[in-house]
Amino acid sequence: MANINEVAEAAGVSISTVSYALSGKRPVAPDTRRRIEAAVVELGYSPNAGARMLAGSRTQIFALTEPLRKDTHAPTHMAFVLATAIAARRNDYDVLLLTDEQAQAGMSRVAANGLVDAILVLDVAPDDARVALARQISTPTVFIGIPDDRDGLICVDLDFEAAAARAVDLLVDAGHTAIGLVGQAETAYVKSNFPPRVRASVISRGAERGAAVAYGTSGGKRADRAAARATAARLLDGGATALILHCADEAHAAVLAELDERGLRVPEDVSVISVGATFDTTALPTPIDSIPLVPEASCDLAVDLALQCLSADRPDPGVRLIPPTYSPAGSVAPPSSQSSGVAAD
Amino acid sequence: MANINEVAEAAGVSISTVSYALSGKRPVAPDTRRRIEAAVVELGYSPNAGARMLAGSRTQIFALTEPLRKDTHAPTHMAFVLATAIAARRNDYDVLLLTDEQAQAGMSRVAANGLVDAILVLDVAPDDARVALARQISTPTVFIGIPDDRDGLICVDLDFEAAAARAVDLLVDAGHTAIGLVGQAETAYVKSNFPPRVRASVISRGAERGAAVAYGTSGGKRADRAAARATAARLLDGGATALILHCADEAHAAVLAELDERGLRVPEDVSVISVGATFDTTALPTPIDSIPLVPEASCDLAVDLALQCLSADRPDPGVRLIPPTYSPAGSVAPPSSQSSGVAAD
DNA sequence: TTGAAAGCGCTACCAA
DNA sequence: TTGGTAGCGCTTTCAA
Repeated sequence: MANINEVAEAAGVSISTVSYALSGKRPVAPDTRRRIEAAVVELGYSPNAGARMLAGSRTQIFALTEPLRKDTHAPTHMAFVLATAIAARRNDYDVLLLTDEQAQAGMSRVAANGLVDAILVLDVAPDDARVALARQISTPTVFIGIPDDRDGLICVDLDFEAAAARAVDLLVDAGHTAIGLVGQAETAYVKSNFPPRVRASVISRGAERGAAVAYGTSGGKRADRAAARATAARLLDGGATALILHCADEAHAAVLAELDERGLRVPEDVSVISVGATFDTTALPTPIDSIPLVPEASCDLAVDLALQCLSADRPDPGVRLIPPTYSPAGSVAPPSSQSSGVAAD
Repeated sequence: MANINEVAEAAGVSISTVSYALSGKRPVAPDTRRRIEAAVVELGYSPNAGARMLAGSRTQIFALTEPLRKDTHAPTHMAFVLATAIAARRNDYDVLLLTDEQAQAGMSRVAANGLVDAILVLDVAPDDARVALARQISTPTVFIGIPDDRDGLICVDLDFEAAAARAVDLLVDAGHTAIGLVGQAETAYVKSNFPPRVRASVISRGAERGAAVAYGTSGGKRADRAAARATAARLLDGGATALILHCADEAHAAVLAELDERGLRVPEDVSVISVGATFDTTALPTPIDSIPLVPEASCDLAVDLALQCLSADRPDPGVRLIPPTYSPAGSVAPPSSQSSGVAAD
């Protein structure tokens, strides 16, 4: 690995000129620049990371903490990690993984030894221990998700309330007055922050719009397909003519299977809309309208905020809510005249 | 962030003594050490990462490259990432994530700028582009998985051949002479390295032991449950009295569902054994014997090898195969006298 | 437009 | 058992 001295020598300039030519922080004569670039290519030069960290004020590394709980939904989690890594690289940043118990010890460590310029927090729990830590350390920290106690923190998340309200509006606007919500597994309402937000918002918006709202849990695991089907069945039997799904991929499929078995068509007999999904709901057996959770949106913004923290004008603490988007897929229509709960077979 | 000078001053010693006291590379008087440790705690000192990288010869960082293809099985992948991160931390190493297209550009980059001490390669494809890269760079690289062209590389993997052969042996030893293999999705036999190894080994060992072997594909996706069931049905109809499952969690469940629907009991009517699973096969509706793929085993060894590469005696290139382990769960028994394909109902 | 040189904070060698 | 100090390779000020 060649160093800056060799490049300078090969180009016949001083090392400071090489440094400036590469960083662009000082004008360099076109001819000089060309010679330097040629030398760089020839020698395969790449500035030493450690030296840059030490001399400069930037490490070009973000830490990503993820506590990988046993109930973490792997595909969704992976999508967030990937989106973060891509957003980081787009800004010349690498991502250091802080997993598991290490998530906490790791945060302190990298904050103390200056390995990273900022920390991104994934999979935020309502009572997340990393909140207290973030307040102790001086390394800028951005939460992707919203903890209960968010004082002084910078948080990014989909506006789940707005997404849920939008789903209710779409259904009520179509004429539905009885809506069923297939939610998450019961534990998710304790371990995570957004499920309660969705549930509360569906219920309150339903009340505002004069629609009856019923709710039931599901589950993401294989064994819980049955739970999702049972919930769907109960909601339909209760008279729901429209379903809002806020659950895992598998649960979506399970609900659709229940509809299919009852001979109910979407959207003729039942309207269905998905809220907060990270997967492609048009790839389901029946394509479903979606107000999705887009990892890229959250992660891009989080990375932007992290970068801003390193700039002159540090952003104000507070929650940044991402406006939901709506992707129709033809699964919402006015209710049929007859009750969907009693399907013709 | 305090630096070594402040610690030295607070403890009334020179900075070299502080350095040695912390690294343990030179004996330090007990009393001196105590004063230094006190100062470290009081000042909350942690050696600057950049400075260590520059001065020392180690960065204490491993890169982990993962090309996250669309068909990557997220839970399995996460298990490997987690196992790697834990093994690395146990040896005072952090893990830098190199995802996606960045996996290749990233490898070159971190090799060139000296950000990492070694590179761990995950999700290895038969014709993996990272093989050629690994040969070009001087950063030690360990493959977790086996590419077709492995000349001069250090690779770690479960001994899938032995695992598959063991499964056949267990079934033949129990008296089975007609074995069905429920394999992966067809694409997996091209994109990944180990599925063909398992299939070939089951077939050849079956031949050696005089058992008839039939084979069919499955699939990990929701939509492929049907495929797995159909394959199981075909194998059973073909007279198989025992099944070897080398497929996803969902496909295992689908096969068991098919057996259940046919009124076939495990192991009385059909013996079932799982090969290469990364999930808990005893948590399935029916507990299944397993010869699992243990991420910890592969990743621990990979990290060990990476560390060895940094030591005086660099390990020889070559493939390290991890001996399979067998976890009985009561799903294998002698075949019933009647053909299982024609179940009493 | 360019160069010289002072650090950045640490490790590890050489002396004592 | 300890201290002094020369780098590690870069960034960035200060001069020219």
